[in-house]
Amino acid sequence: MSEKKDQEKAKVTLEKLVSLSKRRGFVFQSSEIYGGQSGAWDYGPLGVELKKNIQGVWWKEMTQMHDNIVGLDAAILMHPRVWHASGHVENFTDPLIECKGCRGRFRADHIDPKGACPTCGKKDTLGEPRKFNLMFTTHIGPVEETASTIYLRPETAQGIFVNFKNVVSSSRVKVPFGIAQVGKAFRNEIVTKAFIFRTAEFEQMEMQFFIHPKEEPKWFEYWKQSRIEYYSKLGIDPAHLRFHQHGKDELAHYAINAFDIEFLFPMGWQELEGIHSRSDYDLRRHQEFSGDKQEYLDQETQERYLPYVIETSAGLTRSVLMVLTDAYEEEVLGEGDVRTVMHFHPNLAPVKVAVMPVVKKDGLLELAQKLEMDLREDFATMLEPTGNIGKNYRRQDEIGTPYCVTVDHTTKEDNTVTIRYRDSMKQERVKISELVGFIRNNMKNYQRGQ
RNA sequence: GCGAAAGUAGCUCAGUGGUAGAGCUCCACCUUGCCAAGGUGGAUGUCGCGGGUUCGAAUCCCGUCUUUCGCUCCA
Repeated sequence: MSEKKDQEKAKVTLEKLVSLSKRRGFVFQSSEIYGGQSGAWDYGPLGVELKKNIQGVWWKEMTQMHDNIVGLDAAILMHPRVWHASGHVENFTDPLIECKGCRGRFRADHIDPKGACPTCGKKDTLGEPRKFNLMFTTHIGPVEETASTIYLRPETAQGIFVNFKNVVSSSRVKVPFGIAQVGKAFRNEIVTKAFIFRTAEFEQMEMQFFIHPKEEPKWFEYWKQSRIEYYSKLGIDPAHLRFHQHGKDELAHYAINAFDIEFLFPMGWQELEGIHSRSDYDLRRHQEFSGDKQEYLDQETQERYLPYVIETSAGLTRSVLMVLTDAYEEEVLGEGDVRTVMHFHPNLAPVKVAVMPVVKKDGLLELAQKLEMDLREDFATMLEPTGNIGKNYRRQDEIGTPYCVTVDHTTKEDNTVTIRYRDSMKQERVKISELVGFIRNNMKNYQRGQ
């Protein structure tokens, strides 16, 4: 399938997502009043809820649903030697060659440095390769000197590896076990592009699973399957996901096996999550560089060894873009009547329940206010006080609220309300006393389009 | 980083040298009473930023920042 067709299939353009994100408060450009800062985006009132909800589903999947995975929150700033050990100081670079003719830049290992420029075709215009490290550096302490240079972490994984022994000695875990972490990482990308897809500052959801080396094939397969299944819990259309097994020639410096999960973004298929088999590379390197033994002792067999690691590394901020993309629909209802709906899975929706009076009189607004207050204990709610019912439904559709509860004159008589579904726009009447359980149950069994 | 296009109200945009506008949105009131109805009134602008030309610049010129698209890149 061509990229053009892929983009048609995705149905929504980045511009539309950027526009809706700003209009409704999902994502804002960083430092906008100063002209904007490239590579950085801010998450607004709805965006931060969406991001936290995605993170919550992932965290629950990892730590709560597995009895052998524990959490961690390591510092962004780490000892500089960590990045020498990890190989990032040496390898996390793009050696670039610049053409003096057209000023184009190319990966030194992708072109012939003595040949012609791939863009303008001129000869003898290519300069010497120069290394460009993708790690941000900064200084700790009051004096900017070389000794105090430290890095902003380019991945969260190393915070897990350097705490391997701490976790083993403090939390009664036994191999095989995993450590999960969500946090920010920073890469000084030459190009930051496509809205929140590739940014200099981003968030990762990583889990490092420590195993006996002999069990590497088994666990690599397990995590491939497990991670594929996870995306159904986010309500993502399976047709918008695909999988890519890396060949031996396209592996990162630490990997012996790799598998990508890709999503059909507005700009085409792009990587969302990587499952990497990292062998004992990281623990071995940290053992060498720190002089601190990283071996695991199996209490039963008395075997000492360096565990292998299966890593699952998903982009959280990329996941936000995935969810926005997948949820977006412009539904034609009639002649000239189009509603924009965000079909978020109810677990991800920033607002679960909007409460509104059918009209703003006869005490209905007050009834709605009281009901909304009562529901806060159980759901993220929002009150729509204007009494303009149709407009309120459409506004809630656009921010992806799955349930609208409407208070009307019948409510005063028999303590029932109508509940209106976002996807189908259908309504039913429910007793207020049964509302919480009713919504809970519906969220649990949600199917898109209901 | 290269090439192209764009940047004017919260959003989408009009405005090509002479007093900053429209639609939608938002707020108030009236009306209506279950899917963007109508009416009246109101709020919101460093015209991305800096410099230049000019009596006068949103408009012309230079620079710069940002975004999008195409390359390139992508642990």
